[in-house]
Amino acid sequence: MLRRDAQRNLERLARAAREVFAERGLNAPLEKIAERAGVSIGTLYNRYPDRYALIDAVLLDRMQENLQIGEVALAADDPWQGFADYLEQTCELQARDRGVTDAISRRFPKAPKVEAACADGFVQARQLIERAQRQGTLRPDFTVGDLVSVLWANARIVEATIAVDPNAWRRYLRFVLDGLHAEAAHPIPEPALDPDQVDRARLALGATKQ
Amino acid sequence: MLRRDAQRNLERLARAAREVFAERGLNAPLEKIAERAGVSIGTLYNRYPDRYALIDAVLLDRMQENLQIGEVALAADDPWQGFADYLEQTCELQARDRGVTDAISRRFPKAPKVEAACADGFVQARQLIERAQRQGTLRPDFTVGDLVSVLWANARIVEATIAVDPNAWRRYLRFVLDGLHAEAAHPIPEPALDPDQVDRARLALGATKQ
DNA sequence: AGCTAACTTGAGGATGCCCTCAAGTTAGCC
DNA sequence: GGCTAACTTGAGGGCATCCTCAAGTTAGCT
Repeated sequence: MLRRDAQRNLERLARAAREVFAERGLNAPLEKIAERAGVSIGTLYNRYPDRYALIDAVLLDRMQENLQIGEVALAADDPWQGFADYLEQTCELQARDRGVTDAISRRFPKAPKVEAACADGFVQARQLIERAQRQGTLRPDFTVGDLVSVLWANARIVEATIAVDPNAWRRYLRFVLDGLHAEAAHPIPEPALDPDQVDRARLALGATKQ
Repeated sequence: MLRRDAQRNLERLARAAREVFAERGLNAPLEKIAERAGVSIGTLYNRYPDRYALIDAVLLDRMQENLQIGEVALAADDPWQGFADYLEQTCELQARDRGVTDAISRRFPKAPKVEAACADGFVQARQLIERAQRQGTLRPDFTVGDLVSVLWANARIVEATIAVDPNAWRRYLRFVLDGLHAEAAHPIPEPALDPDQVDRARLALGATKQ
C-alpha cells in the first residue's frame, strides 16, 4: 500500500507521461515528464524502473481505444466501410497521440502489455481485412503488413504536417484508400512482408537512435 | 590555392561525408565523417564551417541525378509512364541514399545549392504531373504537395523496412500509384497543401530533433 | 637546410539526455 | 509529540554529440 503522497505523485507522473508521450512520442525525455508532474527525476525512477515500465503503465488505455475502434468496425454493416473507417480512425489516433504512433510503429519488448495490445490489434486488423476481401471490395493482395506500412507512412506525414495543417494526413489517406479498392488494383510483383518481417522492421525502427 | 595535403584531406572528407550521409542521413554525427576520412574533427571544421556547408558541398551530384531522372521522364512517350517512372526512381534514390531523402523531405536554408536543386526538382515534378493530367491518366486533383507527401511516406517505409526487405517500399508505392490513376479517383474533401505549407512542413521536420 | 604560412590536432567547454544513490524530508502509527 | 519506514530529492557520473582554439606539425618556397 502506497503512502498518500506517493499515490498522488504516481498519478501526477502518469498524467504527465500521457501528455508528454502524446506530444513528443515515446522517446521524450523523462526529465520533461518529471518536470510536468512537479516531481524530481529521482521520484520518477523510484516509481518506474525504466522508460518501458512507464510506457507500459501509461499507454494501455489509448491502445484499448484502438481496439474499441476495431470492434465497432467489425460490427459495421458494410465491410469496406468498416475497414476504411478503422484505417481512418487509427490514423486519426496517430495524429492525436505520438505515443500511440510509436507503439504501433515500433516494438517495445520491455513493455509487455503494450506488445499484447498491439498483437490483438493486428489480429483484429486481419479480420477486418479478410472481411472486406470476402466482400470483394478490398483488393485481395492486401495484408496486415501492408496496413502497417500505411500506418508508418501516415505517421511520417502527420509528423511533417501536423503543425501546418492538422488534417493534411486525411487527404493522403484518401489517395491510399483509392488504391486499395479491388477495382483499382493492378498486379504487384513485390511480395508482401510476412509477419516476422514486420516484426523485425518494427524492432529495427526502435533501434534507430538518431 | 590549397596545399596538396589539404586538398587530399578535402577530398577524403567529401567522400566520407557522401558515404556517411547516405547511410545515416544528414543528421549523422560529423565525428563519424572525420573518422571515416581519417582526419580529425578539427580539420573537418577548418574546411566546412558547419554541417550545412558540408551538405551543400557534397549532396549536389545526387540531387542532379534526380533532376536527370526528371528530364528522362519528361521525354517519355507516355506521360503516365513518365510520371510513374519518375516517382519510382525518386523513391529508389531515397532507398539508396538517406541524405537525398532528408534533402527532399526537409529544408536546409543554410545549404543554398541543395535548396535550389530541390526547387528545380519541384518545378520539374509539376511539369510531370500536369503532363499526365492533360493526358487524363493521372487524377486531376493531385499536386506537388501530394507528391511530397508520397515521398515523406516512402522515406518512412524505407527507414522501417530497408534492413528486412530492401524492396518492400516498391510494393507500397504500387498501392499508392493505383490510387493515383484518374479512374481510381474518388473526390477528396480535404484541400491540398499549398506550396507555402509544404515549405513550412519541410522546415518543421528539420526542427524535430528527437 | 631553414623558414614560415598553411595546415592539423585533440583536449575540453557546452548541452542534453541517461540513470543512481547518499542524504534529507515526511506521513502516519504509537 | 516522537519515531521510523517510506518517500523525495538533486547533484553527479556517464555518454554522445556539438564546436573552438592554443599548440604542434608540415609542405614547399628560397
